Amino acid sequence: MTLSVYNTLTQQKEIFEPHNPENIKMYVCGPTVYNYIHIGNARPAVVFDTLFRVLKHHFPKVTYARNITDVDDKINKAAHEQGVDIRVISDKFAQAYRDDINQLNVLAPDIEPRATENIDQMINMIERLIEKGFAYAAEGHVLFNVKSYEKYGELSKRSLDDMLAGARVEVAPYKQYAGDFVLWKPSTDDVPGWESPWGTGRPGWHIECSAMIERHLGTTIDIHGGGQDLTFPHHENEIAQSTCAHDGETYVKYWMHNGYITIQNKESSSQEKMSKSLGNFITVRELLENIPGEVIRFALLSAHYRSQLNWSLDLIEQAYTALDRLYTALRDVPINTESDDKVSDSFIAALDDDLNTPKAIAELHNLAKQINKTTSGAEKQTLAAQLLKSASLLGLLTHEPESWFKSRGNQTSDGLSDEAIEALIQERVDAKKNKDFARSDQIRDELKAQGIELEDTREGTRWQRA
RNA sequence: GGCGCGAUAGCAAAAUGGUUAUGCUGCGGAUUGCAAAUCCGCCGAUGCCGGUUCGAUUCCGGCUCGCGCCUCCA
Repeated sequence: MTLSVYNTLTQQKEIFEPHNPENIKMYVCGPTVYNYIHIGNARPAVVFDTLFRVLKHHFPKVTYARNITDVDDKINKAAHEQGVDIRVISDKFAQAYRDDINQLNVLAPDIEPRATENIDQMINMIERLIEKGFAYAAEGHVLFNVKSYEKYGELSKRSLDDMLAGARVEVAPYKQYAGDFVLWKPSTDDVPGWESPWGTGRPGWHIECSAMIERHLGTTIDIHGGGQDLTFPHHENEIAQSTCAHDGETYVKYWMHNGYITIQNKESSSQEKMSKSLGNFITVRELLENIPGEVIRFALLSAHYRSQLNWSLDLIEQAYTALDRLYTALRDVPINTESDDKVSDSFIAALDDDLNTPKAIAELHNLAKQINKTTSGAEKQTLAAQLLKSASLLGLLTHEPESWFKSRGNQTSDGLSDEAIEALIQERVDAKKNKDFARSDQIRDELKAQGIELEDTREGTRWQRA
């Protein structure tokens, strides 16, 4: 097994060499919980969940932490508008997040730290940074002295001069240097605050991940993941803080960033990044009203995680069709759950190559084709077991094939009952027996009009909801 | 202005210095009472201009177009 991953830090694929092979440490930036997540937010959850599965396949122990950011001015704003405590907002949307991605077959992480439960760790870390001369307090703020860390900009490939050239950095009187970023800021009475050596205040955004990784995973972790837009400033700042607080020890061995989900702009018909600030997003919750979670997951994995993925109706339909094909191959094949089924070699090789999910999916199709082709029942079973086991690494093919086709991934249906359908099918079987093809076809057409498709096989007639 | 990413057939999307991606769609065939599903076959591709090479979609340079980051953002 040779797993390699693309490291944003070195801008190339590298062979994955764990810090400690006995316990792989992975951390992914989770959501700020002030709203329902959109499909773009779901991509890192699904992508790194897939990586989590692959790592678990290869290593005896993987510790995966994915945080919940529950200290944020957007949460404060929502809480203020609704006249409730921030905890009401953050609890609600943290749970909504879990529910949504659970439907996308995303496994729970081992640790789900929350910012509010780690304030003391953050304060402690900030104090150490001040002691070591990397941060300074001013007017109730604490700022990180960017110039004190010579490698600042290493991750995002930019120099301090370049960054300030954009002149979009917030200039403030308490800053020694315009590029310095906030570790701690003061809170007024109408905003949540915690006691600190610098007065009542709240943490800046970046410190939480550094502090939570330090507490839950240790000084050096293997993989840190997130969306591409976190590379700068978030992850760049994390590196600066953690490296300085730990006297230069490596913070993260492999930085991994997923590409954006884009969506067609209705007016310009060009593709643009889906984001909350642009307001062009589709929530996972909306999608789940009509589409099985597994279809959404398949769509997200149908492109390589680092490339941009344009969300469209066509994409969803293609994902649906592809899953139908895979489930069709499994239909009527008795599954031997006791077999020591193996993941296909070419399949795992694809995933080991920087999580090449499109290629891995192509391998699933190859397995399906072999299942369809072979006339040997035993071989069918072996291949089907292989297909299932392989797909499980992608978090796919989790339904029973029959229920997949009949209940459509547990989508509620308000049409004909299963019993009514079966009765009509029986009537059609009788008509066919009497060579009454007119009646037989009429029944098929009527069912089709109600979204029920029939299929005559040697073993009898089977059906599915369209 | 600075920095980065991308451009593959009708669509989506991999890979590769010379040999089938894969799925969907289209066309033909097998199968079917007719369909559906399945199988077989076919059509069809590497943005533009140079360079390196026996040979480039693949490596290098330039160009064009698209996207993104530099500010909250997955």
